[in-house]
Amino acid sequence: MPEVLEVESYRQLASGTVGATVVRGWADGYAAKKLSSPSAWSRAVKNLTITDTSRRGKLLLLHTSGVTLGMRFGMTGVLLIDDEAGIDGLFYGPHSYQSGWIRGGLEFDDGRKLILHDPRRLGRFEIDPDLSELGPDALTLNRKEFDEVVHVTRGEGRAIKARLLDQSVVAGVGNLLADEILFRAGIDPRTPTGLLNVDQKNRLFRAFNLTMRTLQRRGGSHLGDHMPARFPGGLCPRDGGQMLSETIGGRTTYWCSLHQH
DNA sequence: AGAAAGCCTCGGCCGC
DNA sequence: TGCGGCCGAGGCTTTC
Repeated sequence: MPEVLEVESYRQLASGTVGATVVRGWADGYAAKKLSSPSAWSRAVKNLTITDTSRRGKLLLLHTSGVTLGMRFGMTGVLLIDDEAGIDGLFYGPHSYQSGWIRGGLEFDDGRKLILHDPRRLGRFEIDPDLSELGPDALTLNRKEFDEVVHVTRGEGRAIKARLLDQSVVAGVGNLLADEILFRAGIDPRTPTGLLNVDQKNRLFRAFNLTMRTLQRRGGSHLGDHMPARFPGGLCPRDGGQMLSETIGGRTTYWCSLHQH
């Protein structure tokens, strides 16, 4: 569920813990799946003081007096500080919080708790996460970095939609943002990256950054212009064209048969 | 019943 | 035939 915009709002909420010291950490076997064991998390986080927060794509980073802590949110993960949600109303599924969906977290010396709330258990904790496989961050993608995103070394390259979803190419774009960017750029998501012409690349770069800014202002990845037509038989909100749907890059993709080509 | 806003692994294919 | 990289399919997990 969370894409870069949601994780950025989680980061902003988490930044309120800078200066606090962890007195206890806990995680279930799923949240700790990338670690050697759930107790490894508890042991590693004890007595760490949070010094800063940052983010690369969908990976939230808590910098501390010792190791760096990473949090991934999967499809349905939400960051909570006590009862405050990192973002509201973005749940896929039940629009509510349940104590049974808490998978782990940190307790601080000031009594506050940082919580991973995640019904579908695809969120993960990490210790000193490896950033080397992540591309430049989607929220601050400049033209030079964008040119690398659409640069193909051999052949025609894969579909542009699949490329936008590849976290090693650009970090942070998920399924909804990718569809919204291509919708705004007027580009068929199946277009091989290497076949994009200069005009299409220019439109794509503008749409990329405009989508990030606009949806951040609106409050989430799910508030894009194409969202209302994101169902079988939907009609394009821009020109009334028939929306098409297909799995591209492993994800369900919707696009307009008239203005995306 | 089937799909869902993420990501990891596996295996097939292609080109050197 | 061998190998590495690319890429798509499938699985994980639970909920609606």
